Amino acid sequence: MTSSIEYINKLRNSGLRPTKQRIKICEVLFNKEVTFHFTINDLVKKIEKESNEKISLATVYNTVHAFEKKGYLKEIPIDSNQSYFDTNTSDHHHFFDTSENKLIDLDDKDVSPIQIQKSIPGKKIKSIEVLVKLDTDNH
Amino acid sequence: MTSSIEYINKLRNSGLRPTKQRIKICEVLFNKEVTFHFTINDLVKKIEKESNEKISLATVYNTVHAFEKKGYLKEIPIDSNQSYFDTNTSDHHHFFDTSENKLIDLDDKDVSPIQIQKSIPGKKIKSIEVLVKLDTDNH
DNA sequence: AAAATAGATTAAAATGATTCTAAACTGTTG
DNA sequence: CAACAGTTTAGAATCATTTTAATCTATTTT
Repeated sequence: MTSSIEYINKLRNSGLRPTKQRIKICEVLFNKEVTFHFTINDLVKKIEKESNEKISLATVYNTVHAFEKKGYLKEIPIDSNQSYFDTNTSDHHHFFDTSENKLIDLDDKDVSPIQIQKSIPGKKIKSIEVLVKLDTDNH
Repeated sequence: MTSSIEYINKLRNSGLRPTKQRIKICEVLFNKEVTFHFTINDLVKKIEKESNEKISLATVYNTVHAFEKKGYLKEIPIDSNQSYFDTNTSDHHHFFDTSENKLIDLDDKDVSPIQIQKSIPGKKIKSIEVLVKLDTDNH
């Protein structure tokens, strides 16, 4: 349980004005024991359910992108028609259950260390992400 | 250099009628020494340039999806607003150059073997894909 | 080889996620 | 409190992709 004072500081320290909407978004995203994955639509629904107030889609997009830029959220590469985000910004990978379109965390310790033996001149590695696609097992 | 007879057979064997458009798409996609990555838009441009004829966007989408289902193409998971496909359907991974929005192949032999120590009940692993994001290196 | 039919192609419309716009609103600073 | 810059908003615009329904074509049947 984090108080909204902390979110206000977090926002201020990031150069973002602590508006009612942003504080609410922080509460929905970060005031949880566990991290989770979401799409923009998931998030809008959650916000409106938890606050009983409407929020503009544009605000949610803006804020999510601002948080992503600040490193408070991560976008997960999925070949899907919508963007998936993760409140867990630590170094880790994912399962993607293709039958239910659901992401599942894969702790870094559950994946053997990955070494890349090839480099591209003038480029540096920014991230290494593993996506393990799952399917229903009907042996 | 593969002759169009072979594409006709390939299409027939896959239960797809060998139409003028599909044969053309095969030529553009598979009649190359090297494999490559593309978006639907890239492909339409290529087809129209090589054949000097218009092709319907819908046909290209249909055909690419049919080929993907048959395993002649792979979609690459990228958190982008458009889908990327690969004519290289072998087991391999990718660099994604975020400054130029360009994919680069990463041979399976250039990546240390990946072992997943976690399993999800009732699910089986369909694929394991590594995406290495690159950025311009200006130390 | 013509007729029938199932499958394909097409332009255009529809959809759905995301971004943009410009007006109204709000937090911050002096 | 006034002034300003940053935010929110509804709605419009955009863009990739899918759907539609009419036309066309490859294949099968006669």
